[in-house]
Amino acid sequence: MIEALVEVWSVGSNQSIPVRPRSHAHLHLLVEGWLVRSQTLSDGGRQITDIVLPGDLCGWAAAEFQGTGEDIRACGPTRIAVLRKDVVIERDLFAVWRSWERARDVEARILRSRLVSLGRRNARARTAHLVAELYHRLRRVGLADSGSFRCPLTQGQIADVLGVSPVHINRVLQELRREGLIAFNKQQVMIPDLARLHVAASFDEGLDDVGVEAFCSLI
Amino acid sequence: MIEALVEVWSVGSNQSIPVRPRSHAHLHLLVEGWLVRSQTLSDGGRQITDIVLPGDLCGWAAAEFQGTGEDIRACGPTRIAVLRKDVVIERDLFAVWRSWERARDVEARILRSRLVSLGRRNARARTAHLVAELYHRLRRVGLADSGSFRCPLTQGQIADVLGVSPVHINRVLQELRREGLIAFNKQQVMIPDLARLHVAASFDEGLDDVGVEAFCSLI
DNA sequence: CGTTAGCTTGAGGCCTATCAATCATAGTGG
DNA sequence: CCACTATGATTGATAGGCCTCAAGCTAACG
Repeated sequence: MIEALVEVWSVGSNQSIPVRPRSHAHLHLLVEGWLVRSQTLSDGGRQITDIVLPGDLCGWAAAEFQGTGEDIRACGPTRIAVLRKDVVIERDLFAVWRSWERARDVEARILRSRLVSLGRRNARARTAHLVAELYHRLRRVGLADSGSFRCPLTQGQIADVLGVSPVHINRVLQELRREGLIAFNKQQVMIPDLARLHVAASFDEGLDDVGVEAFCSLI
Repeated sequence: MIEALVEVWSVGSNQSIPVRPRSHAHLHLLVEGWLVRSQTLSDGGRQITDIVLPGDLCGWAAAEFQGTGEDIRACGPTRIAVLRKDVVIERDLFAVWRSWERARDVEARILRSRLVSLGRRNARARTAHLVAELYHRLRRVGLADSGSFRCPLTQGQIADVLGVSPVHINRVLQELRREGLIAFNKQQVMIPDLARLHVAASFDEGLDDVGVEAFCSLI
């Protein structure tokens, strides 16, 4: 692992990840904190397309998001390990490489899953689905226990993920709390009854519980 | 090219692509016709997540869509070339392999682009954006000329792509025609003024005009 | 202690869904 | 050749989910 490691970035809260030359030659392993990747339209609307969690492996083509309204930003203090792609391929880091290949499949599955949410679920089900997704992904890397996890997203950011207004997200969260499905308070999410949450979200475990290989062991 | 070719499927109109054993070991090149990949929810709602156009390269993990509401279906008569992944890698088909790698990036870009649409655009802009996307993708493979192309999708399918009801898509299409932005009649789409369509769609050419390498030359 | 970011609440209105019916077109079989 | 059927497109009416604007609230922070 060490031989491929170029450096470790420490990114402050709410800071944007700078695009660097040669970043297309690197893989990035999120060690700590969350990242959101978003796209801003000309009319000011913003849509978050990816939520990167600890243990996630991702590659950013440098030219891909320059001056096009794309942005990758940290939610809270974050550490990112930068790995050289070529070394990962050549050395005995085959496991990492295969995990990278797999990560792209997982990425596509999450994107499709969220596409279904935005297209066919109302705000309540979308919110429930997002929380369920985050819970399952975090559990795989040991960051969610007994129906509870820490979520650094603001309500405004959740709105930008789900394609609704911040005002409406606020009301939906209150409704879900009244129903005893989700309690979201001070960056802490609690799920009293996962099965009921799945029902509210039409969460399909076979389809939506995407398999992310845990890479915390490598960190 | 020939040595990697396993077979060519001819799929009839509105037929589902059957999942076969070992299909994860194959790449699929759409030679003729369109494909839609959709996901059906437990409540009956359907969301189309991918539109596969001639020249597109795609791989389908077999187990990925079994009994989970996923479906890949032909819109009209279709021919699909099946290639062996391993042969593609080993032989001098490196160009194909790189194109496959690239196709996955393109796929992710399209998914994100559509996510932005569903999250942050109204039905009118979504429709305009979809038409612009299809036009640019088809033009790369020589299937769109002078602001016009053939589109085998029904209004119902367009609705399932854009996450709106068929009734509403019908009204939006009429509105766009009245505005002189899109004329859609008998599977033929005409774009009188591409620049105005881009404005209506907040289409960002740098971001949304995804680069798909044309593979028609290989067919 | 003023400032700021984020959360909360209310009111009004638009966009879009839903239900229901009609129309157009093509294919089918008697 | 003509019902008969099926699929898709069209139109109208009603309802509801969600947005927008606007204001007040809270907590953290320099």
